[in-house]
Amino acid sequence: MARTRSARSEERRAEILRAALEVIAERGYRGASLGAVAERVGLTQQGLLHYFPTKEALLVAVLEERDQWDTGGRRASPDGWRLELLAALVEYNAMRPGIVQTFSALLGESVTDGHPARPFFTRRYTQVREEMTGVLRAEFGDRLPGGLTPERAAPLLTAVMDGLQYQWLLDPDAVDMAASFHDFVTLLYGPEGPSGDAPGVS
Amino acid sequence: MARTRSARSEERRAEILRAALEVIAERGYRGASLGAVAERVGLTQQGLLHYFPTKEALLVAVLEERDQWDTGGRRASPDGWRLELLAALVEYNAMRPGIVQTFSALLGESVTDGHPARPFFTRRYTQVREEMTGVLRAEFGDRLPGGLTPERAAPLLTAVMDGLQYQWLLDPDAVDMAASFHDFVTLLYGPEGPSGDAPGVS
DNA sequence: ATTATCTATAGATCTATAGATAATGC
DNA sequence: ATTATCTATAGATCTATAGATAATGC
Repeated sequence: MARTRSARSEERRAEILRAALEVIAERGYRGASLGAVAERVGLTQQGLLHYFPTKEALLVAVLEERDQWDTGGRRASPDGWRLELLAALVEYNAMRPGIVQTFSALLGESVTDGHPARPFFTRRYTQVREEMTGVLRAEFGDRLPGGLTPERAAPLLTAVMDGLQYQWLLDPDAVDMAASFHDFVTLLYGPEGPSGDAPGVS
Repeated sequence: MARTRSARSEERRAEILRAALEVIAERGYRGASLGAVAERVGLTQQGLLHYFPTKEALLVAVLEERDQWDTGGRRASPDGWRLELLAALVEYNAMRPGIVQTFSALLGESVTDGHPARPFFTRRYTQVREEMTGVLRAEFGDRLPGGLTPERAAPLLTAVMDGLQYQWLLDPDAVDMAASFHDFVTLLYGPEGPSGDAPGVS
């Protein structure tokens, strides 16, 4: 049994993870040095390795935390997200460019061969597509106004969220991430708009 | 005046660029070493620096080539792309995972602070959004079936293309990039589908 | 002459291991 | 005892500069 870590130690680890998120946002995982992370929490690089024995272990911890954050959030609503909640999430993200940058940089790197974050993201997107399918089915039933099934619309919903993040990070003044996402929701509803007795129509 | 380079030299540079695309696909820009690129064309690292004096100069050349490729392609059609041509481009990309991986990795890295590809991508996306606006206006006029203007739909069209690429690279068997893109086009047309009065159909 | 390549090498990093020492917890 | 940190350092890389030599073009 992994003996429980002391509160002080947990705190230190949390500090390190926070610093790691920052440094990864600034330089990506490959460009992030343990020394830079350590410096930010007032440790030597070797001191940091006491908490995370390798650089990859640190990355894994960062990703696990994200996973927990995600699944934690999802549980806020009993049977998954609703489209409106997704829009709120996008708005929230628009206020946290640092986090968005961290995970956009990691996602980008993860497509390179043998990247340690690759299995994580592959798994995660499978799961995200399933969740998005659920959101869409809850909202529209088995057919969206445009005729697509929730299963087929799910990768698009996912893609829009990610793609908008890149455009926004590159040029925050040119792209209004939240408004654009809302536009996409509009598109999903079709010309009729989100009116009356919505789910399952036509 | 930049004196004209010899044909032999141009050929060598082209070889090096090809190798650089490969290595960047495999390891990203930060992870790509000049030595690895050089080795692939049978040169020493120092020999490579004869053609591109710094690593950044090599990256710039890669990006310029892409720019040319893009603008070259666009000219194939007199007044820009058509939606259908875009779909064909996505299909074509689905057959060239290497190239897609190179530029998805670069895009991901480019959002980190001070990345040398960042200005390139910022500029490029401004331009791409404008092109997409043109495509949409040519296809739908000033209002899409869902009520959006071409200007507002353009970032979404762009985002879908990029976002699908990441999902596809991470899990090619789970995501059919071309079919998904086509689904998005369906969504743009709305419940009526691409019939009657809309200019240009299939 | 100029161009293409090579060897040698300086100067920065980076990760990780080994082992000492200081602080804390039972 | 165990945990937290540190110093020292091995061992890999990496980019870029300097300068020699071989090949090519006029």
